[in-house]
Amino acid sequence: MAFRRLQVLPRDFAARPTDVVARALLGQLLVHHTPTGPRLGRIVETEAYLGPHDLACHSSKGRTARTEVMFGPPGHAYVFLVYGLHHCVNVVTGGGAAVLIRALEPCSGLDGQRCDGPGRLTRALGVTRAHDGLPLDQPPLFLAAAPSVRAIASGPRIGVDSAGEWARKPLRFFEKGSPFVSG
DNA sequence: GCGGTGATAGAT
DNA sequence: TCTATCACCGCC
Repeated sequence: MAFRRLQVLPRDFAARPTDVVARALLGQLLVHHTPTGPRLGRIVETEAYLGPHDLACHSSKGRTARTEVMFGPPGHAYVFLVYGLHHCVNVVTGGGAAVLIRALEPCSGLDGQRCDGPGRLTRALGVTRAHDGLPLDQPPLFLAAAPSVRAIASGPRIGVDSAGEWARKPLRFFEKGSPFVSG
């Protein structure tokens, strides 16, 4: 298959402004090595959570055990559980900020499962809170480079209406025209 | 549209 | 201890 030689993204890929990282992640690959083989998809939708001053960001509630990973070094995974059911995976950019991965275009090992939505893609890849805090430049969970970059569109973030004017800022990014984005 | 589900943070 | 809240999804 075409993914035999994956080029892992270096950890400092994420050591840039959060909105820059959110855009740069589009088109790259998210890979999970599982006991039954690799599962990977191409990132087609992200959201930037800018840090403690961003009222939609978890870190705006303070630096706690849950959000500690977001204050750590860039290039690590922040995984949390919402509504008791769904895991969401983020790429930490540091200082309490992170990029939520919202949708993947399935590439390999996903057996036709949908990856359009943060809860769906973690379920399909098998990502759980066990991955919280892990570096994203080595197995089992890592980012890999992919050459394809298409037009990027942006809009308000999903599901953060309670964050007032922060909910309206255009911090959601997605590949224009992709049938694999959520919503 | 609505409920499931459980961790979290803050109040009691 | 109790309670409100929550970056969602699947089925009605």
